[in-house]
Amino acid sequence: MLKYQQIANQIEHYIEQHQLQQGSKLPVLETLMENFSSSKSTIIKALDLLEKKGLIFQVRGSGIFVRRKSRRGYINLLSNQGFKKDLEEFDITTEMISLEIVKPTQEAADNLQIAKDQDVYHVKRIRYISGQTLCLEESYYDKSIVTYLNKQIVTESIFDYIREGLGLNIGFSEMYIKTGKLTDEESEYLKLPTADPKLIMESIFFLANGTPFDFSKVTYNHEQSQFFLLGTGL
Amino acid sequence: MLKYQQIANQIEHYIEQHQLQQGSKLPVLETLMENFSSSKSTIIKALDLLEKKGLIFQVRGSGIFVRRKSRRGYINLLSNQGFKKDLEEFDITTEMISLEIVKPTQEAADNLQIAKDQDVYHVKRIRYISGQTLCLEESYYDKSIVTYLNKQIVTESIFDYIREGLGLNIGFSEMYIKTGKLTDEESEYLKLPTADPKLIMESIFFLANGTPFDFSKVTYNHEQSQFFLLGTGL
DNA sequence: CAGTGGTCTAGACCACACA
DNA sequence: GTGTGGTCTAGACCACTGC
Repeated sequence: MLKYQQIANQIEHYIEQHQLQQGSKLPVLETLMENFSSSKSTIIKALDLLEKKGLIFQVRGSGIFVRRKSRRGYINLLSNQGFKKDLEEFDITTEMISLEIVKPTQEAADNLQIAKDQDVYHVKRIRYISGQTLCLEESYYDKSIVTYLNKQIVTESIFDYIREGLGLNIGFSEMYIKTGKLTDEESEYLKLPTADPKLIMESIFFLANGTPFDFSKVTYNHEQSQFFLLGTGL
Repeated sequence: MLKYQQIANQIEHYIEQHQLQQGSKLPVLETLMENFSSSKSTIIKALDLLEKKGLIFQVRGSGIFVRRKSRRGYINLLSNQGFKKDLEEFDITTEMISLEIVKPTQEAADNLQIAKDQDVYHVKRIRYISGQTLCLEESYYDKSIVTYLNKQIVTESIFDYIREGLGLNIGFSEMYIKTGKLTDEESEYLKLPTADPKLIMESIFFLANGTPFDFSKVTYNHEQSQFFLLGTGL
């Protein structure tokens, strides 16, 4: 692991262990340089990581301070995968509805930038939070990249498998969010009245080399799902 | 303006002017260092900026490539203020409904971290996109920080005024997103049936020194509003 | 004006992609 | 193995905050 990541982790643990509150001042740069025996740039890189994660904020001419978000139980829109971390205090489970190899819909082919006659894995899953339905997920994986999937992988973590099992590097994503009314099928799965509000999140995930490999449409139960986002550098 | 920002801007313009497509390769680091007569770290810092903005992606051992998002007409959730940039092809206008100095609600006081007897500016506005209602906004500004507001400021850009008029440094934000059903009042303003879906976005904005100064609740018209978010470094 | 964070440089060395 | 991006260092100098 890289030095600046290690330093970032150590500072993060330090903040956690000492239960530092919003606004607490961290040691100055020079002290951190000595403590971690490293150069200024490396410390700054570690701090930038923490700032991006929303754990600290830096004020020029003044110091480095702890930042704490005020609300709990919201899902981080940028948490780079999964609700696990945000909702770890809750009980999240996944149920597979279907897993099959098909030809993509027009929409899926467009978003995956592939031809309509190429094979894709089509996966439908439901996520539960403390027994209640959290969301309904429909995903398409480019089979020429994600060459194999089975029930176990799909019930656990597909992304972990892609990274570790297939040795692929996941790079970046695009996410599109809107609201709408639940269809009959959706309201049945989510156990909510038809035409109730839903939150729709469409995501496209790309490998580090820029190739899209996953297009997902997720419908969230409006009574269970709340999202947050931390902005930096306005 | 800082050197790395200038370089970032120039590269951005270069991409725009040459209409580079998704996946186009940019010159290698060494070439960029020569072209902009600067050190490696400065170029990398400029590229990191562009990567964060979602304009390029860097692949170690391979090169620097142009990234283009696939859809238009969505609002960037991280665009650091305003829809102007995302929706510049559309006609956005703002109408002020009310502007008054009041004592905060419990909710506003909590989010602004002030006492309930401190004064706040309470602002209600409607935003239109091509004549249709886009959203309904209710904001509270800590009057001890944002000492003055008038109709003109509120109809134009409050944030520009805070930055330039008051000389304050805006730092970071927290945003919370959920869905719900429109109330009678909201549906009247948004010209949609009562109980139709709405998207609620609550934001808290902080000065660079960590003090919250603005708490806003925005209700979006579900037929007009679509958001996007670019993820990096998964 | 002292204290503190940020920018920029030059250069050594490392890690990964791809042919 | 060559090309290419990323990490890390030491140090000069700049810019902002707050007493």
